[in-house]
Amino acid sequence: MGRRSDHSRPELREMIVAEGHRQMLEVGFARFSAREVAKRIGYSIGTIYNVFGTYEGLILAINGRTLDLWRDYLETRLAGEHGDRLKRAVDAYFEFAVVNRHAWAALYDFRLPDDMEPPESYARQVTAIFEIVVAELVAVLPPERGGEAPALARSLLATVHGHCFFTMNGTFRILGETDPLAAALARVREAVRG
Amino acid sequence: MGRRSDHSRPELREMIVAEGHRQMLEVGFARFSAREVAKRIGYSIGTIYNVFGTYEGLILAINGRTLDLWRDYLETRLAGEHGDRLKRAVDAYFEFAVVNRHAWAALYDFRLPDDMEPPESYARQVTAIFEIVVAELVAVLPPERGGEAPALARSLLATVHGHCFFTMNGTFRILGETDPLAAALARVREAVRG
DNA sequence: CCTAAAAATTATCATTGTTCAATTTAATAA
DNA sequence: TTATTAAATTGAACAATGATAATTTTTAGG
Repeated sequence: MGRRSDHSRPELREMIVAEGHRQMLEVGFARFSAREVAKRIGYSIGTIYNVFGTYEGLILAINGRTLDLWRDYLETRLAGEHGDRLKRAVDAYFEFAVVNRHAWAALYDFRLPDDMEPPESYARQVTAIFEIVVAELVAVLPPERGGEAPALARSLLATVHGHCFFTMNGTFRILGETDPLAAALARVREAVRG
Repeated sequence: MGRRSDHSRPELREMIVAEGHRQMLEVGFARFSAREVAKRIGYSIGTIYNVFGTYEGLILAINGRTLDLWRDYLETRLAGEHGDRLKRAVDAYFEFAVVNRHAWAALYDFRLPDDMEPPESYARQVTAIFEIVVAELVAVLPPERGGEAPALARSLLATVHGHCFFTMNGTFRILGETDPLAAALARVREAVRG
């Protein structure tokens, strides 16, 4: 007798997420297949469901992996930069999306059912990226405006995301935008200037 | 003998797009089914493919309908407003997304295959919304900055979209943002101020 | 009425997410 | 070692989907 959803098999879980993430990178959310993941790691489809319970659970785990890699990428690119850190941060945001097109897109292609909430672990992964931005803003804002940092970080994340999204999904090509990075950075600069 | 893709049946085409759009509003892109659309208008699945050729063609037509309605909504909400038109425009952007959750989300959930380009009709529908923003910016910018309007419109569309998207997909809830509209408007004001 | 073109259907195929009883493997106790 | 129990894994079965194209039905002109 097996179980419906068993979270206590770290090695197998890791195998599935790793292969799932690989496939997400390759084919994207629309063509992603849980069966194919199972086949590639030499397990059967049932095992995926034993471990993750639902399809949504599997996708959330894979997207969580993408978020972790994104945070790592941002941290690495910021480490040792003592000049224009905000520019470096915006660059890194875009770079990750370009290099990991499909996996990055899957973060937004996948939507939980309206009634379901993301698990706390996922919320923490999103927050980790947010905190990086907060720290950068605190470092660059005058001390008396430090309290604005969290709200500003939320807004600037959304701003940069919008520019990145329109770059990746073709909207900017339709509209003739040729330097979205510069545009995003201009908005960031204005907001920091206040 | 029927044809693979026949674009010369306006009434039937209209029926399919109308019902397809209705279903998109109700169940969203993830649960959308071409078969279900056919069933509801009393046709068989094959007819859908006779008319639209591919699944992508059908979705593009439905999303095009959503864009048309969005443009109409923006125009209606701006008509007769002589006070704070920029605020009204941002409000209307959000309102449409909230009231048409699923159809609005489908605009971004659906991605054309990497090699395929959107038809010119779709590009025109996107551009129509863009032009509304350009006109508003021209009206509010000092004459000597009028040339900035198109670039600024692209960037502010992306900015407002980012805030709207994070509102709709739950990111802002995770990050504790309680007034995304105000945040978006603040970014718009800064950019117009220059 | 007959015929040819247009319109619409239908059977068929490969895949997918999902479930769960049955089976295999591993661990534990006697 | 052997028997017993629990864990792990399987894979057949289901309903639904996008997709195709040969077949059937409808329409319209002579």
